[in-house]
Amino acid sequence: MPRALTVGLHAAILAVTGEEPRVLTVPENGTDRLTTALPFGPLDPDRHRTLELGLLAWVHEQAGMDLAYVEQLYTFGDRDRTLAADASTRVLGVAYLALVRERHVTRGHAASWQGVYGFLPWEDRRAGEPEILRDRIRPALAEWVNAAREPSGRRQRRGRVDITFGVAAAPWDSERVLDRYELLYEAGLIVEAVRDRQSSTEAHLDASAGDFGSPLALDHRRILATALGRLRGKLKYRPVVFELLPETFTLFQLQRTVESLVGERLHKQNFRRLVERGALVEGTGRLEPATGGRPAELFRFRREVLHERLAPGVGLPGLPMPH
Amino acid sequence: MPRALTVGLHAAILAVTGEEPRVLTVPENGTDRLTTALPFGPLDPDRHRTLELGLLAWVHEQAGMDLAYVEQLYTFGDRDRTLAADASTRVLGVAYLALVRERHVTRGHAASWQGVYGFLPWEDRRAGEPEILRDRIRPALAEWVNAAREPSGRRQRRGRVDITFGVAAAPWDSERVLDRYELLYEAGLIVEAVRDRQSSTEAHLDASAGDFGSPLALDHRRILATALGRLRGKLKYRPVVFELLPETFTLFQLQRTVESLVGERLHKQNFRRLVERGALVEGTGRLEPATGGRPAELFRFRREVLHERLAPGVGLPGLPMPH
DNA sequence: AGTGTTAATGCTCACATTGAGCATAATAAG
DNA sequence: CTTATTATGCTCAATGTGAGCATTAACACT
Repeated sequence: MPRALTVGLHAAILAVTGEEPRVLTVPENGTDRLTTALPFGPLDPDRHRTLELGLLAWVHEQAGMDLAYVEQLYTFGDRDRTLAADASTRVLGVAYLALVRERHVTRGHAASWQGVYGFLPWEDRRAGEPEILRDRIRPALAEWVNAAREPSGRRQRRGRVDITFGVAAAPWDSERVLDRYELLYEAGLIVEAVRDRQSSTEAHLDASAGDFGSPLALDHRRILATALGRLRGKLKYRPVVFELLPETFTLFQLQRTVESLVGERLHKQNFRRLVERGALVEGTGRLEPATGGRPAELFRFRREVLHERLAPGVGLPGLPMPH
Repeated sequence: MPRALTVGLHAAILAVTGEEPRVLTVPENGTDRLTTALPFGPLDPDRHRTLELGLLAWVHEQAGMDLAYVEQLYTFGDRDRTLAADASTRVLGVAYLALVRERHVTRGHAASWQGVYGFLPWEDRRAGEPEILRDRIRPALAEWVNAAREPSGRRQRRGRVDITFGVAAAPWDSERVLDRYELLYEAGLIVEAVRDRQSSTEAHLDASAGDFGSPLALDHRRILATALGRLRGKLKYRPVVFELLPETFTLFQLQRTVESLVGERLHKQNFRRLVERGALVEGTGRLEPATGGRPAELFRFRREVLHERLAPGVGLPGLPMPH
């Protein structure tokens, strides 16, 4: 008798509170001990008319929340990686990215918001290269590079580390979130890699490894990495930040929100120049009751932009810029 | 008893022969009459360890072909759109884009290569705006705009047409292939829309409509549109063209290949400047037995690039440029 | 009131990246 | 020995981008 098939729907739901990007999580009393997970549930072929509707239903049930912006990320179904509770069923998963405005509270539900960088601490460079990266991850990666038997393998590994984690020549590409996660996973520096132990390329399975950032159930951390990378990329050519901001906001708030997602600081004047040139916002006359300095004007997103020239140059182009 | 679930794997396999992008198709004696389809087949939960492996198996079986570059596009599963042969089964689909070098012949199989622009004729602007777009599609779209009852609806529709199909203000974005297809579909100008008639927003279902480009089975034309759009985008920041070229090639061949995919002509000198600056290729000493003019040097893709600075600026940046 | 702090804003400037031409070189066909 | 055709080199103006400098407007203290 042929194996049955199930499809799970998983959501990385992001918001930005204060200056911290957060992701919605639910407690998951999985196979063994208690872990944290992204909201998810199986597609019901009878009830859910669409994949997306199925996702919305699950999120609504688990977190009492409605989603505005939803985007499909990818579908996975590696038989050996997706640990099915029951071997007679094959399970696939479809991952989504969703953005919600502010902190839509979730009363009465077990869901909770958690800082994204708690799971991917090496991705936040707003205060410069994070310590964990400099003091622990880079050395561990160097060790992994040297652990390759062949000299050619070492060169290969070194090149890969240099590209994904940035080094003198290559500048650290903020969008490469997934590449970095996968590399750490392969190098055995992520607990999940140890957990789904299956000798992923003779990974470095010593006990010391694997406490870089908190883990998530299943491969939800991979989904989160994909979501963050995709969002970082999209920020540059589509006005999606506004899905995360309140109706009115100051330009500085806008900048801080973008910075929190991109994980890098931006040049204030240039940032404004771009926003203004793109005519993405319009000032309301009102001022923000100052937050310490000269009061700033409150702006509003010009939704018309979506129907004007979504063509080129819209969004928030070339972001990076250290100091 | 709950409805069963099946997952189909679909592939848009592209190649460029001469100066024409082609897609691999198979004959499909579908529900009623004979149509053309992309290679596809159901995932076998028992045999296929990975989604991608399942896809490769089907393509191998239907076209005797192996794929080098494969990329997942998206997953769909609208209950009403995906016409299941049997109502007791819910069927999802995962679509892929694959690139193959040259014209890997397919002897002994019913598969055949067909010009991509036969299915999406409005996408080829190499010889300027195609006639079918100017003389037939634009007028039909104008009609669709005016068919909206409310003035606000008309404005909405007009804005959408202007953005996706380009007009004075907005320049025609070559990447927006899917948007254009979807708009035509909604406007009832695509036979598939009539075929899966389900009153998609009071679509314009007159008989005259719907012969713009050849149809494909299921929503394979939508998949093709997605694939082309994705590829056009990717060309700009990843060196993927080389997957489509022979081992050695002239710079002009390279340019022609890119042009055929992007659907626009490029400025020769500038194109070379970019390729050289990116150090994407290296000259072999050899010359191409001239094809009419001064003989050109044969180049080879520098595969090392992949391990050097995949970071920013790699690939073939800002392409567009009319004359 | 005076002073320091925190932001908001305006402006400049050098440099790199594009879009577009002009001119010259090297072959094959007639 | 022209002409057609393509390969290559070079130039130039218009933008776009990265980084500063300077000024202004509130608030919190002392």
